[in-house]
Amino acid sequence: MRYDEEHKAKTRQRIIEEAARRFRRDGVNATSVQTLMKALKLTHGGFYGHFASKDELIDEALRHCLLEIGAVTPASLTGDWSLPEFIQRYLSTVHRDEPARGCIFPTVSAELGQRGEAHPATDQALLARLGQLGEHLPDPQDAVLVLSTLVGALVLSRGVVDPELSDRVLDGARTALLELLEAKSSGA
Amino acid sequence: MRYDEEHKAKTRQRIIEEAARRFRRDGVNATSVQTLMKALKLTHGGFYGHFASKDELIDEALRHCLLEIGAVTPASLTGDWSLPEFIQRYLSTVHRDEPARGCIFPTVSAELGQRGEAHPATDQALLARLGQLGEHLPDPQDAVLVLSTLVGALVLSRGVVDPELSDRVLDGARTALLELLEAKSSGA
DNA sequence: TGTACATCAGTGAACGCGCGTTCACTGATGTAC
DNA sequence: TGTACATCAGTGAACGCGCGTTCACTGATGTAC
Repeated sequence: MRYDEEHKAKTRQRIIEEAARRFRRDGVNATSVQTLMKALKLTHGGFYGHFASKDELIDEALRHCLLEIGAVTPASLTGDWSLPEFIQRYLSTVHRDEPARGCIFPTVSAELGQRGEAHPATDQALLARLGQLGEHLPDPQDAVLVLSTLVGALVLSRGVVDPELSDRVLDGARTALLELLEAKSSGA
Repeated sequence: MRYDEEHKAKTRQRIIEEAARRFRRDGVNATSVQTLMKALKLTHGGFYGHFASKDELIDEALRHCLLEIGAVTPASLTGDWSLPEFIQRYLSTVHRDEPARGCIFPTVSAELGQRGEAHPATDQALLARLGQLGEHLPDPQDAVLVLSTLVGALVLSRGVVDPELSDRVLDGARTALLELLEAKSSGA
């Protein structure tokens, strides 16, 4: 089974990306090495040829989410974007229903933060996101308000059983946030 | 070891309350029956004299948090309270640092909502909380915005490593929220 | 009042299971001669 | 060009451990006589 030079590095990257997906969808603790490797059509023993421990993978996968992907996908913040568009995409049913491809703050950060196991890269990612939001706001100080609202609305909309109530949370937060921004822009 | 009539009911209640604390502090999945019973100076075998399964305890403990305690403690919403006071207490360092005695939405609801295992009582509790907030707002529609901001700011402040950044998130959300309310009140 | 028995909340060993981790092994391919 | 050997990503059985759960048992107290 000799493979080409890049093969092992590619497998490692596949593990990281699948972990980043599953950590957000199922939780870090609920994602086992066995099921993760099985999803990639590999056996669990091979995992330790790539990582010293599950903790090392957690570190790598969180780095990947927080720094490479950028923490708030699928509502991307790279390139040209308008704040209303970003808000609409963040508070969409697609984002709510697909945590695996979404923002890491309402999922992994919430899980690890609860127990005081927050990852240092979270700080870096949060500061970067607040900076980007601030550039699109009349008052950059409001970036914390906007991001908090987005994260909280997503948490609440996912934590509720009734789909109608869940939609109402997303709609309510989006409407109120967009109105607020318009009032601030015209007022300032 | 014959006990008085109320003894078993009291033990059951103690288990529920300790679980409600630990579910918020450590997470539902990370709280084992063994450690829970040990914390109450009981042995794990006795647990099944009170509950048919861990799932039944989860149900009971969530009901306790969501309906009896009221989901958003320690920032109580019962009796007389002003919205600014409530916001200040919710976004306090005490609340951030003691999830065990705090609001269930940024902890247990986030954990269970992630995997689609939300508890039906969450809906009821959320509606009640939105109703109470709405009564203190010029525009009741803004209740979703306020609660989302509170929950999101707590999640973010707990998910960050640097204490200063964490304080900045709490302070930023509190300031922006209070300013917003004042502007709305005087404007309306 | 004194003794024998019933009650039942709580005990603790044991179960099967999935977890993270280890390790001797496999076998397709590149290299040496 | 053909054969023997080295490489090493991936394999899969096995480990100790903690999980949720079961169950025969304990023993302090209430009740019956």
